[in-house]
Amino acid sequence: MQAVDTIEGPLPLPTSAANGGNSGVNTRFLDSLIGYNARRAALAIIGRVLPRLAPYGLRVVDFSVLTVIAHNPGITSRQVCSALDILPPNLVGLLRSLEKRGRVEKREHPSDRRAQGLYVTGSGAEVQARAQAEVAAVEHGRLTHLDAQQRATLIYLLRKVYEASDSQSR
Amino acid sequence: MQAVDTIEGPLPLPTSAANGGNSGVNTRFLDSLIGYNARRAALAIIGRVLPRLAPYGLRVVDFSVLTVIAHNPGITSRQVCSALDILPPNLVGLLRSLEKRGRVEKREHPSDRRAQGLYVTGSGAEVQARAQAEVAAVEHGRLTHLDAQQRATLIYLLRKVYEASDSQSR
DNA sequence: TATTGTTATACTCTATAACTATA
DNA sequence: TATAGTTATAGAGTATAACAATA
Repeated sequence: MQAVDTIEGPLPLPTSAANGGNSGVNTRFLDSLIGYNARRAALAIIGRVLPRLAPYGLRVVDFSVLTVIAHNPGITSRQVCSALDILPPNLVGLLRSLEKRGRVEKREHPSDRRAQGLYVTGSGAEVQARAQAEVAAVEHGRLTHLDAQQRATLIYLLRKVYEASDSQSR
Repeated sequence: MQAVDTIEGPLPLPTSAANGGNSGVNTRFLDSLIGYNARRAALAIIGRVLPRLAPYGLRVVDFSVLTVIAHNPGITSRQVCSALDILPPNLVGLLRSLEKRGRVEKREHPSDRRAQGLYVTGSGAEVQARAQAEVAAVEHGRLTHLDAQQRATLIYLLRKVYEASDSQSR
């Protein structure tokens, strides 16, 4: 448990806009949570990345899938799913779209006739490389206000959180 | 830009299950991203919190709304929306549900007859306090493997990321 | 003219059940 | 009997347009 002050009586209506944080609303408890802050940070970054991927016809998921395939030629659908925590039925449409636009192609798997190897095409590789550069630019740009050391620390701590949580009982 | 090794040739199929990380799939680039790691951490924690809120009939959003109201008696819908980044039409149903179950009540606003002040009821306050204790237990429990210092650092860095991103151009 | 709360609605994302062909 | 890929579908979650009442 944790004591959190409450403001008694009705709140003043927001003076206008442009207040620090959120207009004097007490969000102290939520602000103390890793989950809440991690979600907000993720959404903020995704909001930045989204418009820079759009010119390539990619959403964030599309980029993730394309990237995993580009970096793992011959990977199967199933492997993409478990690497990215996507459910198999939901990957079908993503792949179909990437395939239709000529970014990805399926070839028969050398040892398992049920499976198919996924590969990026020439244009797929090109689009992926450019998109990756855009994403890297957002991540490493000054907008995050983090230096290399802080980035490393942040990622280290985040991984610690979800690796612990993913392995343990669940 | 950033060089990322690729594995050439088809991937071996997963030996069975229970591999470290994700079965030898190269996700190096995604793993280097704050956005990607923040999202995974958030989802991991939410996955932990969810079942502990369920007994109180609350999802994560419900808890967030209930908590903000509990800590800000008399707050308006509009203020809840901007504090939690919820769109007004989507808050209506959440409030209706909390109201129907007797956790929240609306009273007329003292100075603005368009608006309504939101308050938790007795049972609402009780449920909120217990739910908050559950959430705090998950967050501070050993599962995250973080000590107080690391928690503080993590939250500081996350806030830096999204406060920078939220304020700047957007 | 702007804002609060609201309806109706559409769109995206995520999840489940069940099928086929191979293993 | 289990797994890879797929279909169909259901359910959350999130978004936009437009309205009445009040400021």
